[in-house]
Amino acid sequence: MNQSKTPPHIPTQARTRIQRRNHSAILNAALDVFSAKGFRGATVDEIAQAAGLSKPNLLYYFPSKEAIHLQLLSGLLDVWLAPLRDLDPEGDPIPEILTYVRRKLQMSREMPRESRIFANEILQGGTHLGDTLTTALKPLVDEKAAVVARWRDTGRIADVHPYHLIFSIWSLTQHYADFDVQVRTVLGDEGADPYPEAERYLETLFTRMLTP
Amino acid sequence: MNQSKTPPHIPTQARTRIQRRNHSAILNAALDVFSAKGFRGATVDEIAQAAGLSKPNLLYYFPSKEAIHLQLLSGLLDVWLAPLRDLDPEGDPIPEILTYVRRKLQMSREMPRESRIFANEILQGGTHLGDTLTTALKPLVDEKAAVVARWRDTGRIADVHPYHLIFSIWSLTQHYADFDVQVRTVLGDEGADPYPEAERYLETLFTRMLTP
DNA sequence: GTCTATATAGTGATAGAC
DNA sequence: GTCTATCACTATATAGAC
Repeated sequence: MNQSKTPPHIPTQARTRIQRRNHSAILNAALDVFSAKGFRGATVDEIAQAAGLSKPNLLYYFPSKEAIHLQLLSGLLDVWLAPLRDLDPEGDPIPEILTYVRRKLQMSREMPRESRIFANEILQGGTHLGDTLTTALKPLVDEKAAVVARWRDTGRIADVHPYHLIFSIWSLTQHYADFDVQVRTVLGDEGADPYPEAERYLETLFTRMLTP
Repeated sequence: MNQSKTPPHIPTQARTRIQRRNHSAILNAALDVFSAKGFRGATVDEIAQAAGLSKPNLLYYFPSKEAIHLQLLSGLLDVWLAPLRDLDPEGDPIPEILTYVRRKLQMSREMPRESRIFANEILQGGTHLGDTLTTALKPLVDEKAAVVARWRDTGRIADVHPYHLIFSIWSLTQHYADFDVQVRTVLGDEGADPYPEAERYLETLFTRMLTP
């Protein structure tokens, strides 16, 4: 109904198994390259090679470099915001927040590429995100900040600024992915994995901050 | 003694007043552009225009785009690390650390371009910094982490991991410069300036974290 | 669907007049 | 010292054969 005339560019769902495989291979390769080099630093050729395709073949699946980047970002956003979305207003406040911290830290560890691609994007003004920040991010943060404010106003956690609390969780957890090189250099090569200590540190930090 | 044969490229000190003015105009323009677009995203042409010069004229002052970037980074490093360098082992621990936090936050506010250019650099693996991280940054952090460890071991501050304490100060303060767009979007346009609240929040956070 | 070849535009850097 | 003109190279994207 909407193909065979305009060049393919696989609308939403790829048809064949090969198409699906290539499609996701491209997105995975793009995640590698964009997160390591930024949008401008990445080349279509490099992404194509990483995906095991030729450059024109890649551009058969996506109309442009920008389109790959865009689909990548919007596809990732849901995953990225899931831990905050799961913050439960009915839960026990401090454990609930500590769980959020732990999950975010775990995501930094297991999905550093995703963290860096968002960091790159925000750092350069968020131009590729369009109004996603206002339409998807802000409402969610507003909602959860209200939850935190309620916990604070009923004395279940100490007096904190809800928004800055959330900023601090983002910043502290994503730091270990985004500035990984710096962290590892400063810690030296002996203490290979910084995450166990980081988790202990952040648990202590937020426990002391939030206990009434 | 070392000019007039090899093309100029102003060795260390520019001679005439005009040269000095152009030289620093270029560095200032480059700071604007590099911090906003990253190294690859920046173009020599854009930097030249921002400095009020033609592209070839800019390349009369610096041999290459990379040379500008390099001089910028190394020139900025000292300024950037000054607050940590000033952390006084003889001072009163908690006020001393809070002063460090406040100065870093103030730098994020007043020098967001510098913060972003370093963030961009580390985020992409720190390739342009060469071994600066190991030769300049690591020794300083080691020294100051030892100071913090001493304070902790003598019971003057609570039990904290010295290196992760320093990481947390970097991450929390620089977040307001590096992710400025996100912060402002989430907070909405009403509460224009996030810094006063941020300062209060961080003072509380570190006071609660460090009080024995 | 995938390739080779190529059009087209940008970008770092240089040559040479003034 | 500064400019115009231009080179050499890279990179996005397309045309067209298979």
